[in-house]
Amino acid sequence: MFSKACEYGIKATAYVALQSLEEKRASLMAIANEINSPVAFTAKILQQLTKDGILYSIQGPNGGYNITKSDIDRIKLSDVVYAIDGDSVYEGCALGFEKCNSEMPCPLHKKFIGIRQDLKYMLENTSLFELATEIELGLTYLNRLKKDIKVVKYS
Amino acid sequence: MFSKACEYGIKATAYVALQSLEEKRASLMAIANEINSPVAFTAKILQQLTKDGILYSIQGPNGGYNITKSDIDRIKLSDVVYAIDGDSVYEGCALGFEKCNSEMPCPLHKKFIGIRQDLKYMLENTSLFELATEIELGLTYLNRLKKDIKVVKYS
DNA sequence: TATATTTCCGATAAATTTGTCTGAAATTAA
DNA sequence: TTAATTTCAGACAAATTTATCGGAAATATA
Repeated sequence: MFSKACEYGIKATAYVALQSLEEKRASLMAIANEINSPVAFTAKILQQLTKDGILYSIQGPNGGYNITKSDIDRIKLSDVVYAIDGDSVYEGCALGFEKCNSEMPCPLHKKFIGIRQDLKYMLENTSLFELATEIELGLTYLNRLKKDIKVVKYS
Repeated sequence: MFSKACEYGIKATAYVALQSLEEKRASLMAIANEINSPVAFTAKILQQLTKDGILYSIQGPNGGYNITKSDIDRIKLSDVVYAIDGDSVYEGCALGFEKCNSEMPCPLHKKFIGIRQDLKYMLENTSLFELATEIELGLTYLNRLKKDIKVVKYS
């Protein structure tokens, strides 16, 4: 469905949004650690997202990535997906035809119309705010790692 | 959505079904020509589909591929997709997690449930017969090539 | 200003997918 | 039985995606 790069991109963006809501910047290391992704590859994806205006980056000590509050509301999942994978997921033909429409439909065209519309609608109506708050509330998860439980040693 | 191999596989299977309904066998060459795919790569995919019991093959002169009438009714799009791409399209997690369920959902889990169900239902309820007859009726198309119009030369 | 930290950028490498080539095996028919 | 046709099978090659590496650029702070 999505490329690996896009999967990482979505998770990373959600995490940056989550941190930004708490007025924190997220560093490359923190992001890669949180979403359990290869650091250098993640760096490439973050640069792409920065170029496309999804993320804002600051270099140097205490640098990192963030998203403005208004962008967290404004930016939709579709924007993130588009920045990395383009629109092929919800626009392209299921059988790979360059042109496929009701004039010259592929054998699956009609059957995919509804599914694609639903997918497109969902992506275009899911904001980063929604993703971030659901994670914050513990309703969804960005990784499969057990949180470290801090153990206080009495000695 | 589907791999290139799967796209070719679906088109090829649909064409073989179409030919089989007319009691004809489809050769590798005829298939690759009809669906406009690389011959050798298509051969590989046809072999895979044959191994998986989607197609029946006969070697030698006048050989080729066919599907029995009962299989044309029985075999669903989901069977073809499964033979080549596995079940990741309609079963896998949108963000690539090995395990993703309501116990430990990824940020997109809930949002994809409906879409995936629709996709799965569609694939599992579309038979080769349906695909083949729609092509035969000229309602859908397997390629973007203009049909050669036979011109009779008067001399 | 010097140093440490952090992102940016380009080249490279590994893995996967897509596609090609060559010859063997099977089968039909002359 | 020989030749022609067609699928089968495995090795190889190209293209794309995924991932790594090294150093440059930016910036905070001591």
